[in-house]
Amino acid sequence: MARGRLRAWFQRCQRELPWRRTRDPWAIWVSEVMCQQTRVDSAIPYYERFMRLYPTTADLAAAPVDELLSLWSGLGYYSRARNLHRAATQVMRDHGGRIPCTESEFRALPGVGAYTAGAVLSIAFEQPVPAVDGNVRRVLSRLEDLAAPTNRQLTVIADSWIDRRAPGEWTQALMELGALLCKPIAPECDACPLREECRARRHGTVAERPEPRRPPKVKEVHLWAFWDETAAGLVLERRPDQGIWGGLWMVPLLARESAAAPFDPRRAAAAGISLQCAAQPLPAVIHLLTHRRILLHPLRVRLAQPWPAEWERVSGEALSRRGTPTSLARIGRAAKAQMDREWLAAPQEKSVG
DNA sequence: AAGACGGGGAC
DNA sequence: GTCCCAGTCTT
Repeated sequence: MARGRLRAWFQRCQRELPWRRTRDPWAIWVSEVMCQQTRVDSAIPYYERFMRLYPTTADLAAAPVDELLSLWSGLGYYSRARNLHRAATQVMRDHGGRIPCTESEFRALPGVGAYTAGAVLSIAFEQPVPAVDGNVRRVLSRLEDLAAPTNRQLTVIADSWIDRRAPGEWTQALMELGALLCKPIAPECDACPLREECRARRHGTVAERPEPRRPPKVKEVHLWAFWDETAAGLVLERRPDQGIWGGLWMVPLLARESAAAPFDPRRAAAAGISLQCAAQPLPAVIHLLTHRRILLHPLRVRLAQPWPAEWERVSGEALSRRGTPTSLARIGRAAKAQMDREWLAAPQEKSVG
């Protein structure tokens, strides 16, 4: 009964999304990975470019991971891209290019967790596997009036609710309800197809369900960022796969003890960083993450050879084909602003030669 | 169970 | 400023 009302509402009110025009498991999979912890509206332009460049699993498996990271640049959570690339190669190598349609095999691929497995299995393969994302968590918490349900509880509830005749539509309907009506703030209960069976609504606790997670403690981190730009390009370092901005190209970074700690050339040298000329400081760029407040302290420098192997001077045109974090562009703007100020202060020194 | 991992949009 | 988004992996 309630299932029928939710499905009818979904068929009437669902958004038009690029991945709703296909049942191709590859396309569904890509959309699910891109939407992890990411607003749908932010993911859409990335998805469109991705599917033009990599229309099949084989296309991604054959592509250099650097090309993928360039496409992913700005979307965040870059391990998603690296895992998807690894997963695509595994599908080609271990599954003959066919995306596995069993939960255990699909779930074993890197980057595929309980949610993504449930979503792809139900939407692309019409299998009755529950998918609990942030939307479903909120919808079910309110329906059952649960304050702090565990993922396990929610999965059991979601599993018992699955419409076995149309698992794909059911998964999407539940998520769409959370996205469009059963929102965290100002839910539109009057328009909800499940308003009659919603326990939180009956108890007047909708606004408190589920309880918000306590925010993580935000640690402050200070980093020196070495900006060495010449006519030949900008010196970049490929970041290790583990850690922030893994696999992306970034100016060389070095931990700074505090906001006021002076630059210590000997400690920098111990990390493989030595300067040809004195460093000019630029205003700090603040980069906020969920659990970090990163203060990037740029220094305009000329780095002395020899460099570590993972450094490279990259010219402007090649730079656009590298995966880079958004913070790189922000440091770049700070550097350019300072150079403009210098030019205004002493234009005669910068006369074109 | 908790922390690491991006970035941005809505308020 | 705050919250949190179609989560996953590691410890």
